[in-house]
Amino acid sequence: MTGVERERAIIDLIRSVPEGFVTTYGDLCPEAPRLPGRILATTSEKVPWHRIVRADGTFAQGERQRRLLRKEGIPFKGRRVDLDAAHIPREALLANR
DNA sequence: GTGATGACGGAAA
DNA sequence: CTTTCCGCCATCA
Repeated sequence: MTGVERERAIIDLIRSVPEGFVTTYGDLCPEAPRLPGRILATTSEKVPWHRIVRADGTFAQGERQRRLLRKEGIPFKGRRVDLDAAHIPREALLANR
């Protein structure tokens, strides 16, 4: 698996996350959760970046991200996304292709 | 080549 | 709850 292939696979997975749901960096790339983060931070591709949150429901882009998530009706549990209700695991994303 | 870094994760303290 | 530490991969100095 080369770098670009891996990156493309991750971009595709991000695009497959439906509105109103979220997935985690770890789901996007179990072997290296930091990779999706690096890609989102540097890519110019159009992707629903706000639907990617950390494994504990917290997220990296503060208010900006919070706004977009709420706009889609994603449920919260205090300051974190309620993963029990809105999380789509990796297997589901892969199956849904 | 070596070392540091990052939109991370999980375990340990 | 918080802070460390280490592993992961690609990139950059």
